[in-house]
Amino acid sequence: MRTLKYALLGLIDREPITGYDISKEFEKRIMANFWHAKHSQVYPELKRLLDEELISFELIIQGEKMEKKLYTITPKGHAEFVDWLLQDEPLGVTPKDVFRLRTFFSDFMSASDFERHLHSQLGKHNFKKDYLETSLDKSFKAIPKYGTKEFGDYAVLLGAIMREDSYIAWLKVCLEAVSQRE
Amino acid sequence: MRTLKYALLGLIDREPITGYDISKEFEKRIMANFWHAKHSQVYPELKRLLDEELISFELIIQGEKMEKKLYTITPKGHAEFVDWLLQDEPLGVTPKDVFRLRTFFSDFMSASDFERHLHSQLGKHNFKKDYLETSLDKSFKAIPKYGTKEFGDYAVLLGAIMREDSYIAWLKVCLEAVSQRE
DNA sequence: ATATAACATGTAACTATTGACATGATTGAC
DNA sequence: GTCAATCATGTCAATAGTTACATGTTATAT
Repeated sequence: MRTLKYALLGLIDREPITGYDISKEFEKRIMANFWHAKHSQVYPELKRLLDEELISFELIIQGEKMEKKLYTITPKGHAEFVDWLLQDEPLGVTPKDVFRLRTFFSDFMSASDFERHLHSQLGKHNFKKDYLETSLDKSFKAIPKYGTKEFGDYAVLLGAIMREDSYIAWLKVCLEAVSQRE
Repeated sequence: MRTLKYALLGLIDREPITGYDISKEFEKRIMANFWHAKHSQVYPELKRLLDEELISFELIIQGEKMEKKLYTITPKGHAEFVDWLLQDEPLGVTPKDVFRLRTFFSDFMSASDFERHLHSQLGKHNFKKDYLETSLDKSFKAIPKYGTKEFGDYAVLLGAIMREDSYIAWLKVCLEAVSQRE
């Protein structure tokens, strides 16, 4: 499937970038809302893409002697990326969710333990949602035009907020249902 | 982390079950809404749990000679499971989503290609949502009481429907935004 | 009767991902 | 000046997960 390959190709196609910045993108920046990979997976994959001649790099010297590699996509890499991008894939597997797993087994805990779990989750998802909303408000005064990088950023950020909203709504319904017990 | 371990322990704790039925649960039954594992992962993990004395099995003969193993949890297994269940874990990593990845890179495709992608996704998620709603209506006339297996089934099924609703809403917002281009 | 789908259990090779180890440079604060 | 945080790049061992291989049984429909 090699999805990481295409995630890297796409990022590099957006603009030349270092392995370090790619890792940051997965860790805390906008891509973290739908993909992730540790640097220990990113660096070997970059090496592989280099072998396949889908990317190339330029050595940059930062300060006195610190080296960094600025990766750029090759025409071959761009072609493969766009080819992948246009493919229509079947619905992927439903994402794994440990909290839903615990909820499924909630009959093995007391109602008050489950309520504690629900409140804890609610706090975490509310925090995340607030963070995402702040990011959106800070970055976008209006809906960006289709065809720009900003449109992609906006669309996935909005999607992440809606996902949090939905999760929060579900947690509240669960709390309501637990409190309604006889 | 060994989450599969606890997913198996919980299922077996609900009621004695075979490896085959566990796999079905992950493939198409209610657990498929928040966890999955192929049978090639389930059987070795069952063997491991057996080694750890967290589960035991009884050989059942089906028909003439077909053998199946009905797994039961041990007191040690139950204790470990409940211990895990009560733990409060930090928010897990954001789930990976290939379609959001494509959306992030939508500036590399024409508006009509992206619209085609959106309509395709919309169809798939609508289909899944309808299937889930039918399951919910068929299985539950009222909200099950907290403390029953049925409550767990109901809660995660409802969560899956809300997740689809939210995804569908996001896709529609994206379609709207693309159509608003100058 | 017989074909097909579903039942039932496993292993092996490979790919994906994580966590720990490993090293060194640069920037900014005090 | 020196400490801490961050920049920057890698490897290695272990775990998690997928795909393909492998085998045999039983129920159901025609």
